[in-house]
Amino acid sequence: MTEQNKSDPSRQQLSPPPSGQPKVKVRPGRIRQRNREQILAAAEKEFSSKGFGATTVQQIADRAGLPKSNVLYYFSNKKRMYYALMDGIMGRWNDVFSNVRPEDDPATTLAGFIQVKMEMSRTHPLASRLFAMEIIQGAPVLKEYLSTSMKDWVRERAMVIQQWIDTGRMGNVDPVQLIHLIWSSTQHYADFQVQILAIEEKEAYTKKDFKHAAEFLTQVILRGCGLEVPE
Amino acid sequence: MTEQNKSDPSRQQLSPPPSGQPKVKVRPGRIRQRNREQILAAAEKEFSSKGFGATTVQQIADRAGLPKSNVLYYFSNKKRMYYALMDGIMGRWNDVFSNVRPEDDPATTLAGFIQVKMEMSRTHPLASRLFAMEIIQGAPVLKEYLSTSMKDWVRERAMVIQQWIDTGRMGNVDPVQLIHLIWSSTQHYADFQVQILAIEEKEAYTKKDFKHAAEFLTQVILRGCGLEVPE
DNA sequence: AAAAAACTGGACTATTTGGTCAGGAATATG
DNA sequence: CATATTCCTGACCAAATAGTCCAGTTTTTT
Repeated sequence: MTEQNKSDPSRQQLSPPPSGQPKVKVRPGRIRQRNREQILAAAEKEFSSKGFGATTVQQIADRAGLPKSNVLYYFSNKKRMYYALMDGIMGRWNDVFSNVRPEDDPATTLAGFIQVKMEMSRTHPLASRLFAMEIIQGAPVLKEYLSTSMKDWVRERAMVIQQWIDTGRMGNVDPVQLIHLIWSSTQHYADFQVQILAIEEKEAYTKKDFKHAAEFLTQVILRGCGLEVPE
Repeated sequence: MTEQNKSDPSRQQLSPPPSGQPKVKVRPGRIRQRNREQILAAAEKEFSSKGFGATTVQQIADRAGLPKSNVLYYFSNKKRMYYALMDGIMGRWNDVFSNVRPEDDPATTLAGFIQVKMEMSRTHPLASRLFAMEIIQGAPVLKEYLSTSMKDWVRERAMVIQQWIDTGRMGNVDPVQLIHLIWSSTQHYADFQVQILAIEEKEAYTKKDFKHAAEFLTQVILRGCGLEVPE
């Protein structure tokens, strides 16, 4: 996972945030972009637990420890904050998931995918939930991203998986459905955290819990695809 | 699935809706409980697409084709509507999922569970999304339900699965994780509908799509548990 | 050191919100 | 028919909301 991805020029920008007037573009000005980050962190917490519509700018400001008008100085309106967050999430997503080639080993590749995705759920549960909410609400902001970048991403991987199947390197399962399966089962540990914790009678996750869950998923899914579990 | 579950006395009630004054309890009065249903249907649509906080009573009223004050006559406040919906969802959930016994066949039982859950996602996607939102938001209303009824439900099933494992009737996998897996992967088709449709370049699901997905899940998950896929 | 730019925050506003209420219509009951 | 009960509704309100405005303060640049 690349860390400094703030100014990755390769990253596609989301559709332009709805601007009112031209307004002052907040430039990378010195040290006080710390505020910017604080605001975004606060906004992520608030949006991911209540959704866009139910979150008030005041709540974000309070959590960031700044007066409301100051928040609105950095992001001229609520939507802009939301767009900025979505953009960040999609950027991280793009950074994390490397390419796959037909000559790679199916088992280790899929296992690696599960692992990375689980790590994502563990370290960025808020982002995961924010994404989930956006999708459940009909993806008003990300709709285009879904049907372009993400669609292509899935179809490329699906084609490689299909090749693995055709060359007899794994069982015959629908590649796209397989990706859905990995996606949903890993996402679940972030999005439905409360449910899982309640069922497992725990107060919080440990790293070990995630490792256990990742191993479980790897075993079942790989075996389900007629693959030997690596290592 | 029992249809007339309106007055099932066995159904546990959710914690008492926050009542202001004693207020007129809307009695099963004659024919005009049609309105009640219309309101609930409208509320389900609105809540499930925007969450509780971002939905306005006016929107519900508009969708139900009634004046706001009339809506508030049936449900004295917004929370009451939400509680009523949650109650309905949990009731349906309880109705649908029958018991499992150690002497049942693991493969057909698990396959049946996947099938029923998928059917639920297909026929009640709004309810599914509403539930998902409630959980993502920290389950403010359902928290108790999760850590009592649902926890017990899962643990009972997990124990049966464990017996199947101990008697060598299926592979050794963590039963609770297995239930999470089935839950998440089936839920996904309702909650992340937009994402799936975008990726698969479709406008809407067909019954066939669901059948295909259900078969895929059954195959992979059962095989992943070292089971033969029935029929 | 002075000018320019970036930042801060209190006061303000137009609009929207959940919810109340008093009275009107419809229906049932005598 | 009268009258009591149930059902319905427009008008209303206090609270909250997103966003503006601007006078001042701090930081950066020159």
